[in-house]
Amino acid sequence: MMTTSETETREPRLFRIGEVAERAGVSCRTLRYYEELGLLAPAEYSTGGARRYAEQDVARLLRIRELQELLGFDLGEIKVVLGAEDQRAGLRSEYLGGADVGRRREILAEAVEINERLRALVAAKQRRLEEMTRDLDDNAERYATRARELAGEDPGAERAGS
Amino acid sequence: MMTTSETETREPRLFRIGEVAERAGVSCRTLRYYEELGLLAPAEYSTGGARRYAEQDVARLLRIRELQELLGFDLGEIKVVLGAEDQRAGLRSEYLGGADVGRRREILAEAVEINERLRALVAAKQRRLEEMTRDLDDNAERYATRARELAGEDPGAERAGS
DNA sequence: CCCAGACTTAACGTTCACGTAAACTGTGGC
DNA sequence: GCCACAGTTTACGTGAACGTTAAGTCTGGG
Repeated sequence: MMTTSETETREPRLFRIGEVAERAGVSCRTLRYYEELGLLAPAEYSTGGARRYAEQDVARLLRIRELQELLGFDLGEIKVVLGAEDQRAGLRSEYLGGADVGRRREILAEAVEINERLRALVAAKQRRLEEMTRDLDDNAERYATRARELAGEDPGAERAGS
Repeated sequence: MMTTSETETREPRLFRIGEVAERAGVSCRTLRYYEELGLLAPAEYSTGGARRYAEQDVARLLRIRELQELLGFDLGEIKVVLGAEDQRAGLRSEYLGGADVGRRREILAEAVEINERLRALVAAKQRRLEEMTRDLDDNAERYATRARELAGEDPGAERAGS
């Protein structure tokens, strides 16, 4: 009745390392390096050993790049942050599996803490960026004033403007 | 009649490399390295060759760190950005010195362009950070829900929550 | 079955942004 | 003038994050 498998709920399309790399704007080497660091593993491997990535792996990769470029985290820090998210995902299973409540509380507490720290850090960065924006706008205004001064000086006039 | 010099308008206090480094939270090596790259030169040198930094050098250093940490620029890019600002400062002198109008327009145009590019970049970063903030808030909400679920499960009850 | 092109591992190379050590010199308070 | 401490140059070292090359293997369309 199903075009693909029988028991599986629709085979999720998998991608080769080159496709993933191009989609994310990184090199294959980078993907292998991330795997080496335990940061990002492909959903599965072909019988021949070729990496096959799922869509969520791509999402994770984009997340990594974001944390790296936007927040300036190094790959070690990123591993910690993503680790907490992995645990949050694992929590879901543990929940249904009925693990001990204490453990669940523990995991949740750590996830909350990391989330808080991230929020604070992002907020701080936003404030500094706003300040920088104001400075840039001030500059732009000064430039505009200068430009007007220059425009009124075309024929080679002289002036001692501020 | 003056306590310091006669013709100079108040000697501006100069700082040793160690002071500057500590104030900015960097190492002396970093300062020498920046000088090597042509990024930041001390206001003057002592007769013995020791670097003496002025207050504005410190400001420039802080600016460098900001561009580096906040925007993720590498030192080469920072050199370009600061170069434009240097030209803007130089423009002031050229102005008073009465340089040709064409040259002034040219310098101003480049400064404006770099300023624009920076503004756009900062704005883009701000948007992405806002998005990230929203995601983090969503997470926090989910965590809170989980925590409430956990709280209602203290005595070891069972549940099949969402 | 063939073969081009995409993939594999292993290992060495590279760039950036400094860190660190060595050997020497300058600075300034007593 | 002495001396501790701060500074100087030169040069090699380092960690992070990949780049690159080599030599071989897998994949899939014709």
